[in-house]
Amino acid sequence: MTKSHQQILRDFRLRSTNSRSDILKLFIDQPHALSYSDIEKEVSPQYDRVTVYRTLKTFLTKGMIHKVLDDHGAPKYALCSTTCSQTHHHHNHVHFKCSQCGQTSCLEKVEIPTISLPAGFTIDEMNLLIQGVCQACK
Amino acid sequence: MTKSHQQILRDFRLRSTNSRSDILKLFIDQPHALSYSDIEKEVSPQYDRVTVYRTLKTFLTKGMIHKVLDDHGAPKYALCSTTCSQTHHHHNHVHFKCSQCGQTSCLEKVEIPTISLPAGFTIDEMNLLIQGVCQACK
DNA sequence: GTAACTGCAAAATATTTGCATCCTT
DNA sequence: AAGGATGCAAATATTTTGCAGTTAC
Repeated sequence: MTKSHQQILRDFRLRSTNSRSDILKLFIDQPHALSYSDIEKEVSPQYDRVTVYRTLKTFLTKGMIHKVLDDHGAPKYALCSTTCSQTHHHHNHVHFKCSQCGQTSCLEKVEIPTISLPAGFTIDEMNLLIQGVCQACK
Repeated sequence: MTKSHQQILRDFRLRSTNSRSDILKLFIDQPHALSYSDIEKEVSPQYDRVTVYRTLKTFLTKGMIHKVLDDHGAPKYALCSTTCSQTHHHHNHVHFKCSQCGQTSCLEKVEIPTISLPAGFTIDEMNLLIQGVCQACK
């Protein structure tokens, strides 16, 4: 079952304010990652730019959303999967960016295979960005 | 054999200017990826900020360097491997970012295993960012 | 000689900070 | 009531553009 935005905010010990709820709802409604400007486009001028920046930073810090790597270096953000909580974060993300529609989405079901690194390297976390054409744009 | 910076510039049909040579030499000398500010730190005030921006953009456009994905979204740049040329670009990069020393480097020898995606997805390019502790910092 | 490159100034963007006020708990 | 969140103004940082002068080929 999907959690409500209120529940999510409560889980992360965040006060439930209008801006937080509305921005969080965007993430819940969209299946793909959002850039700062995607978000601002939706909530402006209802909320101030600064509030959007601060809200994103808070969400990030609390581990509610994560940064998604984009080929162009423009950061995007996406909700962490339901298996993430404040204490237990799951870190191996696979993201797919479609070159047609430009949307980046998390492929929760795809696992990154084991990679063998040269001796002496320790792996904490892996992020795989795949670029290509998605199902819908095929 | 390693190519000289002059040779590399010639290969990419770029005029050999002082700033291009000096910036290219930085990439040749450093085994790891450089951010814009890493570069500016080295060449300022000898060259103007604008020149650095334009030089990087030119190198990128010509395919001489590539953007390296960083967990913090701050773009970094690295020389493409010698197997890349203007026409034939090899695209499956593995980058390793050490959480101790902060350096990001390309692991040229590591291959990304085949990933099976849901039906309907086409893969053009893959970038894997691994974070952990490197050999030297162990 | 000519097209391309560079530096300077300035514009345009993007992000952060300070502070007074308001709102959630 | 109190601490945290917000909005506004403004500071700071980052990147781009225009243009005149210079340089590589």
